[in-house]
Amino acid sequence: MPSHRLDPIDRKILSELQADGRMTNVELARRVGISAPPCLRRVRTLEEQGFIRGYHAEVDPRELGFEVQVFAMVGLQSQAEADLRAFEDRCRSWPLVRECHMLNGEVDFILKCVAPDLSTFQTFLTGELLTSPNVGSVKTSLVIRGAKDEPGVPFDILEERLTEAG
Amino acid sequence: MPSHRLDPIDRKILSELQADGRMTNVELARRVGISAPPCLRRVRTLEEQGFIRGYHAEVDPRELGFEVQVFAMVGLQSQAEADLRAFEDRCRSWPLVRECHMLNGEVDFILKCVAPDLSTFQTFLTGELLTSPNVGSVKTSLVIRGAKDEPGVPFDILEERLTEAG
DNA sequence: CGCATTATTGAAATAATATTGCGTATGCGC
DNA sequence: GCGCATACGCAATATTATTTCAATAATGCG
Repeated sequence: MPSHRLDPIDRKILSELQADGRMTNVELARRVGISAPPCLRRVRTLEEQGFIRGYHAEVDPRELGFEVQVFAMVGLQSQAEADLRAFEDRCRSWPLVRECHMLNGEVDFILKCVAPDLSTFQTFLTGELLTSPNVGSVKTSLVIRGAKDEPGVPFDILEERLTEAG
Repeated sequence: MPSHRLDPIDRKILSELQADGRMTNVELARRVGISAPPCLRRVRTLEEQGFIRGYHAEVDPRELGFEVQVFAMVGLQSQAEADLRAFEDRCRSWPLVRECHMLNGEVDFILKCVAPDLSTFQTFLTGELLTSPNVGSVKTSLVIRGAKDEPGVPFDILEERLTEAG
């Protein structure tokens, strides 16, 4: 059990599972260069320690009938902590809102939304988001096309930095 | 093999695997109410037909030393198709850039970036992004805190619409 | 250093799961 | 109703996950 600092094998495991989360443990063990039992133990430990939060199938939104993706920049009227929390809670309750991040600068939040079509999004926008208490300004931008959509973090960067540092 | 339209069982499969991509096929079969063999056949078909693009472990960026997340709004000088493509290609080559979406409106692209620390991001920003050909304006916003980060699409919405329609 | 302690490993055995083969049911066009 | 197509589930087999355990490598301490 790596007490808190990960060794190269752990990082390789995370990197491989980020790229293919359904790889068999046998294959994973082969790739990271150890046998299956310790490999599985490492994966379990990484899960327990929170390095791995979960596993997800990546589905194709278009194929499933979600044609529309929108980024919404939201400014609130009050930035008091309680009001921020209230808005975040509301975002969590909206299925169309997949991501909600609090930002610095003029815009308070950025929301990534997914909807079957434009009218569904418009209904949500005018009926829910804009009429929500404390919401000041909302600027929306439709995604014309996606150019890159990589999950998680760049492990290659991590390796670079660690080899430099020793 | 559902020729192209998914039945309720397929949608349930996708929904379950989106929520837990490492569920065993036996458990998945139990949840969707069929036996293991046809369940596995459906999963394979969904993969082949592109409804499932892949599986990924969700890792914790903070725990792995990626403390900084930034959204960058990029405006280009030329929006000619070749220039757009060139910029997208460049984004794909930058590990720090995890997502790149082309938008309508005044901003041409939104980029989601992840970095170990602010200085790493600044180095990327000034040394790569800002000095990139055809890049006009870049406005960056640091993520203060994440409030919601759900993967994929809201299947509950899908079910609602389909039951309404019949 | 050298020994004791602790962690981690891998081979082997077992349990569970994935996968294949096949016979059967169900629906649909004729 | 008949035959084709599709999808199902049972049973058998192959593969994988998981546990057990002895051996090895790392760690700390006298």
